[in-house]
Formats: sequence, structure tokens, C-alpha cells
Amino acid sequence: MTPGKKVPRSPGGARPDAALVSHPLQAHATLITLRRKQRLVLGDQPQGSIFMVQSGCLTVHCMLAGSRRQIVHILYAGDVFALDAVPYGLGMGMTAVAPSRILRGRGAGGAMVASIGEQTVDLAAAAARLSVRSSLLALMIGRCTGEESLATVLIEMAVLLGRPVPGGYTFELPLRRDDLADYLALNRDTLSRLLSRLRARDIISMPKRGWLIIKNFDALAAMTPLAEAARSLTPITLPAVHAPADGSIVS
Amino acid sequence: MTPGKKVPRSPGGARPDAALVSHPLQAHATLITLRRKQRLVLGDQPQGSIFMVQSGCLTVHCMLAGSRRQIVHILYAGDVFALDAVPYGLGMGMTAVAPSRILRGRGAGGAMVASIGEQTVDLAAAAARLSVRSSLLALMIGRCTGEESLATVLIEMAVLLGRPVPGGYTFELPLRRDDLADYLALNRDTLSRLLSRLRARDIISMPKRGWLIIKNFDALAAMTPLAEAARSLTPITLPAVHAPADGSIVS
DNA sequence: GCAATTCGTTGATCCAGATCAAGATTGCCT
DNA sequence: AGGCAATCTTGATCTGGATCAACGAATTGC
Repeated sequence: MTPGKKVPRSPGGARPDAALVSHPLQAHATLITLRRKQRLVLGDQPQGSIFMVQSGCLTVHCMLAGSRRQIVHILYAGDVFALDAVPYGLGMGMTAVAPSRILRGRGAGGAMVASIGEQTVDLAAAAARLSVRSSLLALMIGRCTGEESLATVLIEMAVLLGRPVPGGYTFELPLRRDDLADYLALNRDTLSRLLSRLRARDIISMPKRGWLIIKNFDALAAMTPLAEAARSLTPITLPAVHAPADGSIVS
Repeated sequence: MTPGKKVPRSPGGARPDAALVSHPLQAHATLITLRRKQRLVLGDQPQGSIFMVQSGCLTVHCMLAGSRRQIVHILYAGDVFALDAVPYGLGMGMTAVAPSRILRGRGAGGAMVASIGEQTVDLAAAAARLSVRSSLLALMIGRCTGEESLATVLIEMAVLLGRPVPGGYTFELPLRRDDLADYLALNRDTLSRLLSRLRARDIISMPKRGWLIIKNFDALAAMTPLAEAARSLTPITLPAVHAPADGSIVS
């Protein structure tokens, strides 16, 4: 497992982890470690798989004919994603946009509470969280201008990832321009222009690649009809997943 | 409850129904009967509500500033929809596009199996079904042309509602032009043109308002990269909800 | 049966964002 | 440090679908 520059699509460092066996999701759970740009082809995954993001950030996407790509989910730490919640036959994939650790388990028919360590996770609530963001995505790409969509997703990220600073938030932008564009159903050029515009208006700044500061949150929120909905997204405070005594979780 | 022409937004003929009490969803379940165009404001509904569509067809939609409307879900008979799966603060609503009966219950924390009569319902599977369609919607409105989107949604409806006929399917089109346009993120005029084009090419016919025949399913499927995914949607064979002996379900 | 309203169609014109085409930065590797 | 590949930016031009406008057809209410 020391591939070169071109990151392969691979099952990653998957291995069963006995220390996690205790509850539905953990029974036969597998910890998968992914480097940035590493990809899981969802069609290759075991039927009924459920993925829980321990750390990092991933996208769930689909490639259509003509190199049209659409990201349908951004998965943040704490998110739970079921394989059967994705269309069949489109060759969908899950790609790490940052180094990530995910736990793969199986849904136990009907049981919708799982636990990681001593922390229980309400799978129904997790599904609802994803669903809310899906609806927001449909609203963005369906009925918003590019500018509105961008403002919305920046608010979403600020809420889910950001640290407050005077006037706004700062966070590590998990998606590159291409990915962000493919999430918002824009193209890269247009997205870049929109970001430049926000910078010119001094609403955001990007001190270095992959890092964003919202300098004027109110102005940003005023730009989109979805501000309130985005602001109301619930961040997930994942319990610091400390390795068990035997250290078996640590990748 | 005999409103006039302007169909009101109202809680509908809601009343608790003791005969349904038996399982999580049914505890305190309420049967709601809606006429076409009748609307439930989701914000008015009790926290934690779960809706199960017994019959008919509904849309879940959101109205943005500037009379931009986006339908984020079409709910068919058998679908289950959780209130907390929808963004907060956008004044979202659920509208019957056909006369409908829905059962409103509450999710029992963590319990994800419910039953109607003697039939059990896997709420996780129901959530997954909606999620699949949401992803498909994002793909349609994000990365498909109007023509591709329309073909996709017609296949979806054929699969979920249609009766086979030589060469294709026939079904009652549940959505009017406006609604279909608001689902596909097109506008009504454009949608009408697209339908006309399909008719001109003899791929579909519309013998009367609200009724559609797919005369050449293969041609339709060839028009969209999402054909296979749409064709793979799982129709829900809802058990004929026979009224219990005391007739209390019947509206 | 008639009027009002909703629903659907089609033509003419316009624009947000796509596409094409160069470059400029940034960060990584040796 | 220098080279290379990935990433990002910006300008010029094009186009699918929106918008505006007008009208015809089907329902609904009375």
C-alpha cells in the first residue's frame, strides 16, 4: 500500500476490527483509512453497508456521460451514510477530499441505534441530517443563482466546520474548486469568478490555498434565501474517538 | 370542513385513530385526508412527525423569494417521510397533487420498524428510497438537460405507477405541468415544449389531460444517462389497506 | 349552460452561466 | 533551488433554457 502520485481507486486500508464489535453497526465493522483523492467505488462495497465518517471529509458523486460529474453528498465527520441510499447502476463513488477514516458496518435490519465506543449514534437522526442537506442541495442547484448557492454552501461549511472569528468564521475549505463546482452544479470557471467577486467585496478572504475566512457573515447571509436553513444545520460533535486500550483503531 | 374553490391550507380531516395504535408509528397515529391542492405547512406539524402515504400522491416543496418554487420530493403511495428530514426555516409545505390519505405518527426514538395493519414497514428502507430519489433529482437538475431530466422522471413514474402496454407503459400523470416543472427545475413553458417534442417524435402520447402513455420506452430510455437508475427504482406494493372491521380508517 | 378560472401551448427575445483559450500561482518532488 | 504538475484565475464568446406575451382548451362552480 504505497501507491505513487496517481491515487488509485482502492478499498483502502480496510481491515476488520474486533475491538469495535458491540452494537449493530460495529458488528463486523471495518475501519477504512483513505488518503486525499482516494476513492471507493460504491458498487464494489458489500450490500447493506453503512459508512460512518470518523474524521476527514468525503464526497459521494456520480459521473455521467460527457464528463459531467455531480457530487450529491458532502460527508463530514460524524455523518453516517447508507449504501442503499444511493441510486443503482450509476457507478457512484465516494472520494476522500481530505485524509479520512471511515467505519464500515452493516445495518442490522430495523435496528437504528449504533454506538462508537461508549457513544450511541441515532442512525435515523443521521439519515435525517443527510436528507436535509440533500433538500438544500436541490434548492440550491434548482432555484438559486450561482452566487446564492455559493453563499449557502459557505454558510453550511462555516456552521459545520468553522471556528468563530470577529464578524464571521474561519475554516479549512474541504473541497477544491472542481469539487465545489461539481457540488453546486456550476463549472469551475464560474465558481472561481464568484469567489473572486466575494473577495473583491471583502466578504471573504482566502489567505492560503484551501483555507477560507468569512469576514462578513451577515453580508454573506444576506446574499441567499437559504441562509437561515443553512445556519440551522446541526454540527455533529463527534466524541473524540480515542483509541481503545489495545490501540487497535489507530491506523 | 367544506371549503370553497380556493383550497385552503389546513390540517385536513385530521383525527386520532385508535384502531391504528399498535406499533411505534401507529401510537397516536392520525389519519389525514387531503383533497387535491390541499396543503400542510410542515412548520405547523408536531415535532418528530412521520408521514406515511396510504394513497394518492403528494409533493414536498419550498417557496423561495421571487416566486421560485422547488419541489424536493414526490411522495407516492407507500412512501414514508419524516418531518425532520427537511430544512428548517424555509416554510416548506406538503401538497396533495391527487386526493390523498396520509397517516401521521411519531418516530419512536431509535425504533425503525412500524406496521400498518398486519404489514410491517421498514422505515430505514423507506428513508433510503427517498434518499435515492433525492440523489437522482440532484443529478437531473444539476447535470442533465431538460430533455434528459424529463425522460428520467417519466421513467421513474412509469416504474412506480405504470401499467405495461406494448412498447411501454401507461399511467396517470400525477403532476400538472407547473408541478413537474418545479420538480425538474425548469419552467412551465420549457417543459411544455419538451413534452410537445416527445409527442412529435411519437415517443409518448397524452390521450387526455393528466394521462400519459409511453409508446416507445426504449427510445425514452436512450435519451437519458439516468435511465438505468430510474428503471431500478423499487415500486412499493402497499398492502391493500382494507378498513378494519369497525371501519374507523375509512375517511 | 355559461362564465370564470385553471391549465396548456407556442413564438420572440434575452441572459446567467457554459465553454473555449490562455496564463498565473502554488505546492510537491528531487 | 529548480522543475513540474496540479490548481486557480480571467477574458471572450456562445447557448439552453428563462422570460414575456398571447392565446386556445379543459374544468369547475354556480
